Amino acid sequence: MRIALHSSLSFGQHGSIISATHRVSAYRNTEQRQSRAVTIVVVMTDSNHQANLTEKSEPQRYTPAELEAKWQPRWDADESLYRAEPAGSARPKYYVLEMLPYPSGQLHMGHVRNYSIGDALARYMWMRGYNVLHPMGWDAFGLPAENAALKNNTPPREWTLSNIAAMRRQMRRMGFSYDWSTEVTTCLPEYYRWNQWFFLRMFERDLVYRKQSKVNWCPQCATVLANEQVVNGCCWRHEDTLVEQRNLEQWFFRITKYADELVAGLDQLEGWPEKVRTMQRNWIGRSEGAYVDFSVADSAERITVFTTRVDTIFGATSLQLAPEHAVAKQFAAADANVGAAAAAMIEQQKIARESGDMGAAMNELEKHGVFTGRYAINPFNGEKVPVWIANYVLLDYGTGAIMSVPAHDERDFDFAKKYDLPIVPVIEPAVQSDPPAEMPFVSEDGVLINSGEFTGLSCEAAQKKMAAQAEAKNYGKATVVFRLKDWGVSRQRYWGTPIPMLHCDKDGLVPVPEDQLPVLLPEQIEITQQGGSPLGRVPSFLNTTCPKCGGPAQRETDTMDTFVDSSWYFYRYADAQNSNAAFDPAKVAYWFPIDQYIGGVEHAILHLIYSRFWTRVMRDLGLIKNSEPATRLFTQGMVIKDGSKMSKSKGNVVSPDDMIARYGADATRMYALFAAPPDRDLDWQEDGVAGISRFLSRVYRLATSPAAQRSISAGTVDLNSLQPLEQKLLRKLHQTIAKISLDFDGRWHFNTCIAAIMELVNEISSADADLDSGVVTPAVVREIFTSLTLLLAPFAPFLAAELWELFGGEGAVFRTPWPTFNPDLARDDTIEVPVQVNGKLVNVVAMPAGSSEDAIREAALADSKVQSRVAGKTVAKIIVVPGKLVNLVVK
RNA sequence: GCCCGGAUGGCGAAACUGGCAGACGCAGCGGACUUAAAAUCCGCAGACCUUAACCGGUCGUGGGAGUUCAAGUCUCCCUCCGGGCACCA
Repeated sequence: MRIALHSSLSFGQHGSIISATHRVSAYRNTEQRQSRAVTIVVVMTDSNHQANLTEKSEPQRYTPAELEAKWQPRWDADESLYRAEPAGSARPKYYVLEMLPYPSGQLHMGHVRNYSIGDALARYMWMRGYNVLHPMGWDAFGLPAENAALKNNTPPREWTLSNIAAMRRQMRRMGFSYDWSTEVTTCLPEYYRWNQWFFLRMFERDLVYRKQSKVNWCPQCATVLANEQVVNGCCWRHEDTLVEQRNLEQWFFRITKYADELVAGLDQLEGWPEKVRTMQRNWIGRSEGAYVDFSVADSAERITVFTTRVDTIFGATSLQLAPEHAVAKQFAAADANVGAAAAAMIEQQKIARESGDMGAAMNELEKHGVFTGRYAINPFNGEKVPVWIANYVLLDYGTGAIMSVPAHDERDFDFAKKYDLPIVPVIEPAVQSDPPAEMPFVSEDGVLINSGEFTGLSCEAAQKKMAAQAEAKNYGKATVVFRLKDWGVSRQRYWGTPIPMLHCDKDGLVPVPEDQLPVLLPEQIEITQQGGSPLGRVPSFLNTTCPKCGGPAQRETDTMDTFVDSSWYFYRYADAQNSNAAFDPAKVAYWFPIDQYIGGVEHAILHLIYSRFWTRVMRDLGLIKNSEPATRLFTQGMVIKDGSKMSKSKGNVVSPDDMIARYGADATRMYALFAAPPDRDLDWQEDGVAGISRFLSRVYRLATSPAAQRSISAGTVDLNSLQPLEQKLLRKLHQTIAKISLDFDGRWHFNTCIAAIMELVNEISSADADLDSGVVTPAVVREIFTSLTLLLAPFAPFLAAELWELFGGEGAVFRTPWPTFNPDLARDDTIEVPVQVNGKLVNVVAMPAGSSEDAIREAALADSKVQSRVAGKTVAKIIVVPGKLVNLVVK
């Protein structure tokens, strides 16, 4: 007969017929189990049930739904459980952060993976004695709320907040250890007012400005996108929607002011993946070069070119302008043929851009151009060079004009070949090769020729000297240009932070006075799909008074890009309740920088560059000391199913709720860590989750076995009188402790950590009979099970909490010190030495640990299998690698 | 085109500094328990050859070359897959 229920303790607290039957039926039942539930009730009414339980107890069934139903409310009720201690705590601080989700209403497996990694780390660090800050929040502004409003007629705020509630519930079900007292919700005025506050501070410092500019417009979103949000010519949210170019008055953050520092800072970010640093470096695109002014013959006009190879300027045989360049337009207007050709190029580029894969399409375009009929004068040698308009010159990089040096640039070479322009070599390879270097010779490892007074200089020296001369003679200067553009933050949308600016007829642009913050989003608003900012159609919002003149004024109706919200949210976690400031600098100084940030690599440029920029702005405002938000960054791999990334469109989405219902939260999160190392893509196989569930069930069964239960009151282990089997078990235990500790502190291969725990459990399992018979003393049994529980705690918190209670552990298992590794116990007393002959394995000989090289050599030679291999041949060499192997080289 | 990952059994993977390739798990097969099934437990499991069976042998980490007593791991060349950048002057 089976007497169910987890332990006598929970019995006493919850022992009623109703709760017992309820708990059993909470799980998927067979009728058989139902009938066993009735048996429980009978035992429960027995006043001596405690004694009966101990006498008759048998291993119990692992029912994750019961454990979750028991522990989740307890954890929810105990607010101190995951709360960080304030600054000044005696413990060292550790800030572990996972990227906050957009509250779509459904947690997906990517979240589960991300948060399972962070949660394991947070729990481990608590157990290692750190003061851990482990917060969570919601990136709650954004377009989907408006789309939902259109579709379901639900106000964005209501829709968002109910999604948040649903996802918070899912996170709690998963057992994630967040300190909810620091929760941040970016769509609430308590948060976004500080966006506005920062905006005003930045406006004061000229870090915000407004300009008319060509912008990316997504017709689906009916709003503007930042450059970073355009992917292959399409909107980052609507992969099939081509982005249009429009001219609009927009607000910009002057991120380029920090471009240099943002690149330089990457070198110090050793805790960030090289991949992310490279992506950011490419994105910012810093390049050193020079501006050179060419005057136009028979005109007052000047054309400034940007070049990184001013040393090749004596080889410039033409200038090339982007078709949209101001001077190009002028020349085009003066000549119908030129005008038509330029217009055709612009049209062609537009088509290429719209072909979807813009970069590739633009690359494919054959280089062509048109001669404008005009000439420019090279200031270095006074030579006249023809001015062309060319389709391969980009308007928005450098100056939109280049000098063409066919001898030393691939593209210019192609172009010159096509149009028969002269090709004048001005650099000679430093080392003459045979056959001679092909044209174009693009390397900078060379010496100048045909370059007047500069002839004979190295490229590097010439670049410096020529830039200096250009500056001295006032026709150019050394410069650094960036690919990075200022961050356009205006969005013509409703569900975002209102930009705190006014337009007054008399005073022009006027910032909203600080004491009038927050500028609240109006609640009652009709969402329509008309163009323009929705807020412009709300008179009560739009019309206000100018704080300067008291006259009528209109509010700015654009809202901020939601990447503003996520640029600094993690600072707010340090002081989330503060209603007087964005945060208390002292609190932030304590917690920052973030010790470990964890999230998807898809944010490598957008969010992570903006955050680094914002951090520097706050530093320069004197609010914080750190220049970088996070010391270490970890980017986890994607969750794949059936060969492709989980997505609604592929129809291969697995719902976490489903997994929890079938296998429990512990098995779900543990599988997310077990199936692959966290930085690699993970293949979701439901059978694998079932496997983890079976494993946890075996652990539970072993821990509730009679032998384990009898050990609960046992004393401490006497290390001086251990039996061989006890030694063996403790050895495995301590080897496991060592492995997992090492991994948490290092490479984070949680898949092998969990495999190691499985090996330990397999070993306990095969000693089952000896545990039961008493060959293994209760003290050792208890030691093994309590340590196993602690090792499981970061990965399977529900089961760990239950077992901890079962074994009479004090307090929360997550605040119990991590088991200490004892090298003496972990040491093997015999080692197996593989013996190879000519590199092929012949046999494995067992040797006492610490055997001398000589002893190992002797044993290897004495081995019969080895002897038969060696017989009749000469042993030329014997390689003994202590602790590894023996290799006999035989001829 | 350039940069960064990756390729190991039927599948997910392991092997951290060159030292027993395939730990751990999934799926599979055989057995025990059961009237039966499920669950559980025990065992087998890279491929091929050989054998009645054991024994034994050969090959094997995308392909090819190399360094080494020894290569999944290091070097060079190539193929394929994934990601990023892409006329950036």
